Amino acid sequence: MATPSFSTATLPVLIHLLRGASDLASVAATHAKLFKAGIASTLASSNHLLAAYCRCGAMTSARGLFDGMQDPDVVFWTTLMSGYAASGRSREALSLLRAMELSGVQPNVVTLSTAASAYGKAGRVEDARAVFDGMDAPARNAVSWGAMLAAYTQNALGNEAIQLFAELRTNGRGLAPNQFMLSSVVSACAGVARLGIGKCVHGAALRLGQGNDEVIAVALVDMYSKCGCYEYSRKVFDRIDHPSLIPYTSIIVSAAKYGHGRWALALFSEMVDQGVQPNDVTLLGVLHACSHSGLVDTGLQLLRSMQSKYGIAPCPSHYTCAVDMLGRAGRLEEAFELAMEAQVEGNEALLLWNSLLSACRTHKRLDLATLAGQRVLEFNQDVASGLVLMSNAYASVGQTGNADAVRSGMRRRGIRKDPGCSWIEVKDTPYVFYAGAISCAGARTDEVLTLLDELECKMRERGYKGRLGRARVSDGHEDDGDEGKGVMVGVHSEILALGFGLLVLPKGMTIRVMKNLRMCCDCHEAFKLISVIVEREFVVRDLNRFHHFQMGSCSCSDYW
DNA sequence: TTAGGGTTAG
Repeated sequence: MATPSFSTATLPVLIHLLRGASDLASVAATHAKLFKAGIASTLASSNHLLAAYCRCGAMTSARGLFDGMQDPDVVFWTTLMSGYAASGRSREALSLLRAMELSGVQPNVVTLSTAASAYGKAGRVEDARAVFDGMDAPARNAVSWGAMLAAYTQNALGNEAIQLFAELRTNGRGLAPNQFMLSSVVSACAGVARLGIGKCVHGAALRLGQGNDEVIAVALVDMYSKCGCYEYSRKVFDRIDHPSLIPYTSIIVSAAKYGHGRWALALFSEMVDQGVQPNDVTLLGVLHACSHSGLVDTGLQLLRSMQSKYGIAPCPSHYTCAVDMLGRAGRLEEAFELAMEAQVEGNEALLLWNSLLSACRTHKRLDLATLAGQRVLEFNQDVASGLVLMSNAYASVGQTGNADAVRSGMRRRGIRKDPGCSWIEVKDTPYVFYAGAISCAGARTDEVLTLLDELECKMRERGYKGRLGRARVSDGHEDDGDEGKGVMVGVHSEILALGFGLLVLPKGMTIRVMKNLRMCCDCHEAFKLISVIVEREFVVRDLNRFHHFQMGSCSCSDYW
């Protein structure tokens, strides 16, 4: 039996050991020592032990310790709850909140912030907001606000995050935005491509002395990249001292999206030279860079050597990227063989075979398209895009009867794709356009249409043979889904957004258009020509990448 | 005196 003087002297030492422990073995060893000293069940020991078990993800041991506690206090409950949340077990975390209230222990601001965060991670944003709203305004602190902002951002609710950030400035009782809130809001701006707000938040971060925070910098790199400003993205990156894995990955992914394949590869070798180990996301970024720049053999070498060189085995997304890369380059037999070799299942298989199907359509290979199409239907979680591609594949080889049959089958079965839309930001407000529907331009609708007509005339004088985005879907047009309904459709959404932008944005300003689908070839040609006629630069973000149009050419060199 | 919030891909 230990003497009291032994235990008082030992406790701080053992607690110090627990605080530094990050693996189960050392926590268990310290637990044994505490037990031997007869001080394992003191309040201080229990709290530290529970936190230590949670920190190393040993939730079974944590739960055992918790269940052995008589009358756990609010801290004890909260520690266990955050342990579950951190191990990705949000549901268990949340059921603890109810159990705790039933046992008569009142949650405090830390408990509620933990719960809001767990609700966010479980995708239950409305519940998170209810918890946030349920807190007394004076009780809300920087962590509560940060948790709620993160919940919105992580669930792709960028505009709600931006709105909440604005509320912080008005109702936040003078609470200054910290690095957690700023990085979440910048990331929110990236998700919804709100460049204007993103720039304001960047300015705020600099004024608040957060300019050197690496996490904010990464969010900014990503935000500028997703808003079509690669140069800014690069500038922010260049100011980061000794960038670690995530900044390097972020800038490589940016370079990839803009078709700067060689830069991406140079950044990758720089990163490896600096001793920064890549992860699976980095390698996917490098593969994307190879794909978007036509560096097919370099990309294949990377795929084949990533296991031996970097210890990372290719996963379904690497295979999908490589299949896409071969497909773009017209190397369809190799793409098909690689797709077979990948042995992917479920939703990931759908993405892989969809990608091959898309390439078969582009290169008019109905034989392989049929094989890929069968695979797509086999993994039919989301059949819509596969069917649209299949229909377009038939149309591209002139089998319009089959193409129409697929389309009408979709209509009969009520299968729809997300409607195509494009949007543009004017004075920090986004304007969304759908194909053939220009109502968003409001009172300026007629002006936009007149402008587009004038442009089309000037384009014809320069030999333009397209139809300014007015196309029949079954023409073998891009996979527009509901942008048309198999009949003559209106002007494509990106053309409408461009027309509106030309009318309302100051002369000389680059026009940035975002689109939720891939850009079609006809619109791509139109943007190139219009950039000469009006002498302006345009940036279009489509589903996959960016196109920067300048004086009649595009940064993708027509390879995408 | 122990518990809470952020960034990269698809």
